[in-house]
Amino acid sequence: MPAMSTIIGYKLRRAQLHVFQDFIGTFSKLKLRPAEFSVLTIIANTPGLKQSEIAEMLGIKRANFVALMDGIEKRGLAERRKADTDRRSHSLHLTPEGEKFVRKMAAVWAEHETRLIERLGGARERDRLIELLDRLIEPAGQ
Amino acid sequence: MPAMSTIIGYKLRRAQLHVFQDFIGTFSKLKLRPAEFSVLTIIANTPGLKQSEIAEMLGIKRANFVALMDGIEKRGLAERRKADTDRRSHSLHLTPEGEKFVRKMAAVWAEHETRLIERLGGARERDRLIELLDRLIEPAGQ
DNA sequence: CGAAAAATGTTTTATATCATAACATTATAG
DNA sequence: CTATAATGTTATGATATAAAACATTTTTCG
Repeated sequence: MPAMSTIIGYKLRRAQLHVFQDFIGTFSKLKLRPAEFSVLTIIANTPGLKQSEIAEMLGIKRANFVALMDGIEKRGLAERRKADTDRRSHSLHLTPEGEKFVRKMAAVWAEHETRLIERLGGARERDRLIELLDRLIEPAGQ
Repeated sequence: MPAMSTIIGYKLRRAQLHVFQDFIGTFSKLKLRPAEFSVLTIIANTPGLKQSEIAEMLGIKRANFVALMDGIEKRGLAERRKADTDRRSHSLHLTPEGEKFVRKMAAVWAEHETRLIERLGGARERDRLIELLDRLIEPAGQ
């Protein structure tokens, strides 16, 4: 049998758990979990998307997205707006408070990401890692 | 805000989920989950280790390891033996049937891993990926 | 030696994550 | 206009993970 240390899936899982632990620790001051971070990031970058669209982008079942978005909305960071073109759907937008929060979030994220890049040995290695991971995800590299 | 596609932790998570989906699909014929695969691999490579030692290697809480090992033992693939040097602990060993199973497992795993290596672009890229992931896990690169 | 502390495996419990089914409302197709 | 599909939601079950408490056994050390 191959050694565990050479198995791609195993190494990926361990690295992902380790990085998420760093993330969770770094973001404990903002009480923000990775899923919430990713939702806020997408809303900040592309406001107005439908709930289902964001859920699908992130690989989250729309049923499970509801509670996630409830929490974000209850904290006053983002809001659902009824789209008048399609009154079934909710388009998602940051609140003014959410805009402020996202700026803080970006600073905390930079702290976290910089630490990871240092571990990797530089931005060049980061780019190489992203490229290799994209090849694994392929073909839908979003 | 940075695009999600450039965020290390996010890309890592997506790649890991994708690879695990491939793993689960490939191993459905053996009805084997990733955690069971890793336990059997370690027992095959280093028989006689204590339950706690294997659990810790894999980052599994020893409380959660119990049910995992129960399942493996009930399938007749491995067994707990009371160590006479320390009668608290159980040392883990494959059964003869487990030895046969592990050989089948290795063949199925090669099929899965080969597909991943092709996606990456070759063994060289695989090695590079493992190296980068190790840097993230650091310093305990097991 | 003998008592306190630690290690090992186990059970129980709580929490978080993820998938599935069913439903009401609204939009679209034919 | 009716049948079908899409959207958000609720409810439920399965799985993964973490923590606490316990019995048994070993180790520590006064």
